Amino acid sequence: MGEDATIAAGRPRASRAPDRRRAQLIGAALTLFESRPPNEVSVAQIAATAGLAKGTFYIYFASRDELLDALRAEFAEQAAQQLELVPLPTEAAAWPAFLDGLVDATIDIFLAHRTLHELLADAPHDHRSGPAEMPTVDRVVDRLQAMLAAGVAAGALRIGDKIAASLMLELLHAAGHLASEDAADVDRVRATTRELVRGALLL
Amino acid sequence: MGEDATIAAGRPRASRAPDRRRAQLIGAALTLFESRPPNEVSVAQIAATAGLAKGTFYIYFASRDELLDALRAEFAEQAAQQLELVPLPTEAAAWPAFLDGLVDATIDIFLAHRTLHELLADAPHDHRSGPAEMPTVDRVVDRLQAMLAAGVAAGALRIGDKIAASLMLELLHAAGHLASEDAADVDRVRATTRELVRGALLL
Amino acid sequence: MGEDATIAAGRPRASRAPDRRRAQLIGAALTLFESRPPNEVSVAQIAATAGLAKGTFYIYFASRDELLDALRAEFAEQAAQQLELVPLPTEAAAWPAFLDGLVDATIDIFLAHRTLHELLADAPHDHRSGPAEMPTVDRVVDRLQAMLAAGVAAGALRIGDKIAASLMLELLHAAGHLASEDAADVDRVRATTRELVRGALLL
Amino acid sequence: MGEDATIAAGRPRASRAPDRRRAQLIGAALTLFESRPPNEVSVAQIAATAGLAKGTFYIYFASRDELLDALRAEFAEQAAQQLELVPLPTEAAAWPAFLDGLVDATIDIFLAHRTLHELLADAPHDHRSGPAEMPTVDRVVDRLQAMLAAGVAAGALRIGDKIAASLMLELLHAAGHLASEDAADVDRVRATTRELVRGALLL
DNA sequence: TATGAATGAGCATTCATTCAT
DNA sequence: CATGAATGAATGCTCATTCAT
Repeated sequence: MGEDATIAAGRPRASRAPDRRRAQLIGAALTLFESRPPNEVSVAQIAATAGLAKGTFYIYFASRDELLDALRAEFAEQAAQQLELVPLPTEAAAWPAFLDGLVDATIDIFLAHRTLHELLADAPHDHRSGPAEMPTVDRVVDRLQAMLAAGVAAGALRIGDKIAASLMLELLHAAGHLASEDAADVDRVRATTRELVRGALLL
Repeated sequence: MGEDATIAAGRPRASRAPDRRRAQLIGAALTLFESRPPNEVSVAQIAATAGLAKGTFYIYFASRDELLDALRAEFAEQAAQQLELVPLPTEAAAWPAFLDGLVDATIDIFLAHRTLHELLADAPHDHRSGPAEMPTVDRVVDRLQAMLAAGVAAGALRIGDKIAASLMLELLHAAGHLASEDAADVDRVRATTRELVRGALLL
Repeated sequence: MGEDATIAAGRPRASRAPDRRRAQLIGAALTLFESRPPNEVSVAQIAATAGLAKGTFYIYFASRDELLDALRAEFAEQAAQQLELVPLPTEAAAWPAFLDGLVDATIDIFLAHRTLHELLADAPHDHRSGPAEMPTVDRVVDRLQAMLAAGVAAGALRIGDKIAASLMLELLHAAGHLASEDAADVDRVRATTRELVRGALLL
Repeated sequence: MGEDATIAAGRPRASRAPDRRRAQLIGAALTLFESRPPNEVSVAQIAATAGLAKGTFYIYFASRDELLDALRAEFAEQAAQQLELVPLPTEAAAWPAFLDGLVDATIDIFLAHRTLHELLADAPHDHRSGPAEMPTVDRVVDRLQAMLAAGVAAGALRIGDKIAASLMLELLHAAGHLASEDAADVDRVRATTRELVRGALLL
């Protein structure tokens, strides 16, 4: 339809701000995800929160899902990079400290991106995912597993398979969640997580 | 005043039929959630699956959300009971086996209710929770913490605070998730989880 | 989405009028098609014209297209029946009068369903039509062709293939269109069409 | 008053570029209409195909509808010219061949502009036509009627009024449609149409 | 109590049109 | 003149919820 739309249409309100728009929309989405799960946030709300018209959203994202994917990708990217930053120990004695660093780094990024990480869990819902994807969480899991495997090879850790990496990541995810819930207890969360992770992995 | 006699005699309960209906609807929802995420299941589908009319749903649940809450409550209830079933060790040497039992029990219930446990994570999104709630996850966390605390008191475990309980539960949650993803590897998931949990908690 | 719709929702306004609804909607569509082409008529308009809510439309039709199809099918059905009514001549001398009868019958039905027949031309737009369909126009064309073929066999008509039937139908379609445009000239249109058809087909 | 001299000298025409742009856009639209119906072609696509920006479209056409009107006008113009090209017979014996030429010419133009002629039928839907319009089909009908009238005057044709011209044009339109549907049968369509037209019109 | 037709707000998405640059 | 980012009305469709029966 739309043939009827001869009526009168939109005048551009704000004009110059080239690709800041995408960031604006991502920011708006992030803000909204703070207070409700992603699937309860509508494109209209995102656009409105960004101070843009609904149609504008579709200039920068082909669909609502694309925004979600972008968010996931960005988070995974940052998480993976954060992990990369923690230097692998060169001697066995350094592994405990390394694990602590890992815990801290992960909690930090979860803290920094609070709501963003909820998305991580939302995507790979078994449902209809094409096989050759693994774009988001898996990247991080793989990175973490590589680290654990190195620890096993170095004779410092007990387990280094993908399952363990997955579970550890989930543990760290939960720690981040906890830490962001009561800001007061961040240090206790951090300490407890360190202790659990050390115990779980160190030989 | 002589009327009071009735009280001791046995309060007349509302006919059990209503409860049966609720159970029917909850069962239908459970069945449907097996194959798709909650937000893709409509009231119409639930009612139809239960062999009832759409309108009937609203006699037994004030809203779709109430059904979801009921589901969460039921799941938490079952999980808590399942945990209860694992007998607390009476001597220190029995703790490792107890932890294994805990892991198995938790994976089992997550496996049995596959998608249902996703609900657990969905609700308590910090969001808009009135203060007097904590009906679901927290019940389970509390139960688990009590167990861990007993282990600490018995000189068998290293940590027994609420944070640790929370993190352990999340780890087990993740294990259940993993196990339900590739049914093939259930045993490996189980073994890995046992090992991680033992390491994390045993003194 | 739709999860948010906890807000408050529709109370049924009119309730009993069982399958009159479908007719109501078809009638509304017909009315609207009187003044604009089908692809400029929205579901909202149809529902509103029928005095029903938008959602109600979808109880009776799975989609906007289904309504259009129903309309086409109904028209084709009626047209085919109308054609059936004109008795095939038993002797050669009766063919001229038969052709006149055909012209009249066709103009009559086009007149009776004025806007409805516009739909006939809209559907088989080459575009993406599955091969095993032929539900609408073709039924009528086939019927007409059978008649013409009988005339050829009887030694009364010159042509009786499908192409001729198609072209003749289109001619009659146009005649109906013309007749409905200026009601004044219906008789002249009728006379001219008779003459052209006689000339075109009679041996 | 001496200023008038400029007039005879040659009126300054606006630069031809504007017309070139219009032609560019019309050409683009034509190209796109080849593969899909007009209401599925967007202004954006037309502009892009023309190698212009969307906004530029509105410099040369006040609206999407205006482009459609221009297309209709152009098509009518070409059809009328095409008709003009077929020379009127000077002697009675030449009329049959003339009619054949007419059929061929019309099928040819419909073939050449395939989907474009659908537009002809779309606009003059009775609807909301201001009185002083008749820009498109009617021009062609008028031209055709003049020819038929000449045939009648020459004692070669039976009918030559506007109704007959209208119906004949519709017949030819249908023939063009048929011919463009299965390219294989173009010759059969052509032959059948010739035969029908001869029969319908020749004395 | 049970039903299911009716409702209408809501949703994702498209697109003709405008206007600051 | 040309551009294309921005607009927002409109569209087809879904679904939680209500209520007359």
